[in-house]
Amino acid sequence: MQSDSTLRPLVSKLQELGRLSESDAAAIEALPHTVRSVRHLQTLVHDGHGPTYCTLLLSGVAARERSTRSGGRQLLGFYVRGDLIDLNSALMGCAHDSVQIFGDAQIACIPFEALLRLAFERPTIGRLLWIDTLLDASIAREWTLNVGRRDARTRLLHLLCELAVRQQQANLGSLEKVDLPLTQEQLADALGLTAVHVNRMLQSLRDEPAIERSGRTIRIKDWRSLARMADFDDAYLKVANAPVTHPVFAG
Amino acid sequence: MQSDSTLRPLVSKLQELGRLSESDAAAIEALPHTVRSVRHLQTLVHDGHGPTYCTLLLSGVAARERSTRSGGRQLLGFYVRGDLIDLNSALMGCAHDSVQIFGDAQIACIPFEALLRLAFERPTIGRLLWIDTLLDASIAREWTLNVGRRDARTRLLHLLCELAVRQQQANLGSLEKVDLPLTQEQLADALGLTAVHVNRMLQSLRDEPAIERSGRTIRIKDWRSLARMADFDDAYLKVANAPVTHPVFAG
DNA sequence: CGCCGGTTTGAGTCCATTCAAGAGGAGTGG
DNA sequence: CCACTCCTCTTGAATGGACTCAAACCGGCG
Repeated sequence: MQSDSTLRPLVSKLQELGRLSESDAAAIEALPHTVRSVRHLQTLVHDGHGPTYCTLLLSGVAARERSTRSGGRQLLGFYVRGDLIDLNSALMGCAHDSVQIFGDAQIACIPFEALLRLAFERPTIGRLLWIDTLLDASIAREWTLNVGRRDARTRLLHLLCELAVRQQQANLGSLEKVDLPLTQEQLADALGLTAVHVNRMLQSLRDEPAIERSGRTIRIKDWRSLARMADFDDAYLKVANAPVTHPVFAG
Repeated sequence: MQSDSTLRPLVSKLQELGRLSESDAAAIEALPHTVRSVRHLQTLVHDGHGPTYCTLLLSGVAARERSTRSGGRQLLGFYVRGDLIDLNSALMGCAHDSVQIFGDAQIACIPFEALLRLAFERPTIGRLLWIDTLLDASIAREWTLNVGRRDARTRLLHLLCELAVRQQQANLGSLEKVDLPLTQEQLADALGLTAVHVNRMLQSLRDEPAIERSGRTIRIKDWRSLARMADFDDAYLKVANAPVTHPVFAG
């Protein structure tokens, strides 16, 4: 059942973070795994549980989330193709949050031990996987800044920019079009706002020449202008320009 | 210049995350390092720069932060004794945020390559260091939830709880007393609020029997009650109960 | 003494929420 | 084909939590 290119999205993603030898790439693609289809709103990771396999998102969109006891829901990050959803909870032995699928999706389940063994047998891979989890953390921090210190309009635009860049990084589109399979309620949960207010903010973008919205797809006509309005700088989504494999790990 | 127990706080911290052999502990303590004193408000990590050494906080308090272009400042986490401040930026080759010292402090600078070599030569250590960065990320996510979905009063109480637990974890005190060397302005930057409003919230705690405030120290008289009010559950600060060293890494 | 950083207090404003109701669309079953 | 439901989006009016602006207070320190 394993087409030998199923795990390619993972390789592609890691290659963005640093140089990967052909042997390393092959080793990743050779990882045991099973492919599964999951449906809308299905929960992949459950708060408090420790998974025994790692989930690689092959298609679709997923979101990490936590809730307050009073029912307030906060999304903590989105995931697209190539993202390892629960490497962190696997390493820690327990999840601190839940991950939910938005729209139907396909995932590859990789046994956790196999992935971890690879990480430590091949330090280059291990280092890139580690960096991947750190970038995830960097995004989480940016969200804190976003929710804590930007007004609703800027917040929304900033999220738009992030999604645009990440969809592009995952080879899912260009910087000109963002397709967000999210209800306004879900957008609100991502931004720490109310669905009603998200609606109003979306409308306030109508007379904004830099972008054009029709339903849930947004056309970006002037990226520079949008980024400026959104207070957006994509640095937090990337590692240093020239990814060098440190001499220690050359052999 | 290297007292052989200088790096003990790092060992202690990692031992909370999982089992560490004596040999591993000794290897950590044997890491090359230099001790430095840093003064109030000094910036340890600079946004955009890639450090060549890792900073271990030996005493004092530090805070990670990012800012909006318009000057809004958001703190993203606090660090106490035993915390590795910039392992993430060292791995990624560039920092995405800054870290500032609050009050005078002592740090140990560990060459990054030495630490990383140890991480991959001794998978147990590597795994625990990795987990440490993941717990840091878990805290960042909780802050997003805190800022995004809790009202000002609960937000403040929640931060109080976190600081209490972490000071206790670092053997810096008990759950009965929290000493925060922070101005109300800094608290505001941590909570996504205004200094003025933090002041009012602090006052609203006067008629709260569970805690007692005098200046910048807070006595916790009823932890259970406080935790309930703060919507606080310390799970996000910890790993699964029984930290097992996976068979793969036994030898 | 006078300055300075931090804290406290007050009054007015505004951004975002709440509550509530209506409109549009997709899917289902009679 | 229509009636019905469910979900999402939209709109309005009123409320409120947090902000802004501004001034006064306080303790430490040169």
